[in-house]
Amino acid sequence: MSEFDSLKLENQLCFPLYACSKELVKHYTPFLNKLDLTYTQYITMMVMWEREQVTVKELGEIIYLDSGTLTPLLKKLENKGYVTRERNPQDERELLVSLSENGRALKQQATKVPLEVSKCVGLSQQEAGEMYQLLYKMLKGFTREK
Amino acid sequence: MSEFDSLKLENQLCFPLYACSKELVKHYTPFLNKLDLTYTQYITMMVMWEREQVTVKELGEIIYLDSGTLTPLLKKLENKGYVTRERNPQDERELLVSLSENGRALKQQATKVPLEVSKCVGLSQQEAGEMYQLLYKMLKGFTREK
DNA sequence: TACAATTACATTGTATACAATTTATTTTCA
DNA sequence: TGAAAATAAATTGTATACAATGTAATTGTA
Repeated sequence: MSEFDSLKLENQLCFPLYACSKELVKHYTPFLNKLDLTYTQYITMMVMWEREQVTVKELGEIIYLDSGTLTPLLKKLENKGYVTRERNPQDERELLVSLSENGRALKQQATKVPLEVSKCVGLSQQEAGEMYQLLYKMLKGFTREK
Repeated sequence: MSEFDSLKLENQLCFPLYACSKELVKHYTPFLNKLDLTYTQYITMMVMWEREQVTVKELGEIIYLDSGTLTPLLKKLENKGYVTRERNPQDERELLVSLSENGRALKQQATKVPLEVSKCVGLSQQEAGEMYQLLYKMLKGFTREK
């Protein structure tokens, strides 16, 4: 056991997490292409399908992204006609993002995506459940710090 | 149980994986700043510390990145003096990336990074081990397809 | 109630990611 | 052996990410 063993790629949790995330996103791409969505746009739309209307701040807290990423992304979703953007008259600092009719219609087409992708994941239901628990435990640990 | 439940953010493995990966990388940043490395440059250097010399193709297979990402990244590492880049005389198509003296010296300073970051991860040793196993099982499932 | 502090979003600059294409080199095989 | 196929990097174009900064609106408070 050398003092450098901790520096081996295979001994760090961060690397498989990083690689796994990227590879899984790649498996979404062919399905999302049909919906004219990128992966980040897709998780944004998932929030919109649940919430109908959110501020940029709320959205960012839910999907862990800041305005630097969200502002241009939401403009693209607006151009595609999936959401609308307008200032909150009660507080002009806030931008209200709302699901449009086209955006709502997109939900129908998206329902099969998670199932299709899950076929590519070589984990059993139980293993996927375990992973899920561990990931959320880790995520909660991060947010607690701030 | 609606037909749309699969589309909820909380029901998809991909989202916590994506979010967790990003948040964990963020926790590396302050430590890596001291080494003048970004996260991707850091995992590249981890490969170099293990292998001393690799081709771009080998490197890409190890860390799941293509030449479109690696070419500019390796040029930056070369500018910092951590690696050298030269064509393989036996096969001029290949680019040999080699660890420089400065790059080797950097390894000393990097040894404490994994331990520091692991303190921020709210998982027990055992949980981290379980997550590790599941992530690599998933990763292997991906590569098998191709 | 002015005005400093805070908040929310937008902008800027740097660094990935990756699909698609191009270029240069090497291999294959008709 | 010589052109076609394959291979390895580099390049191009698009889309994130995020730190740092800027701007406008709102809040808190002396």
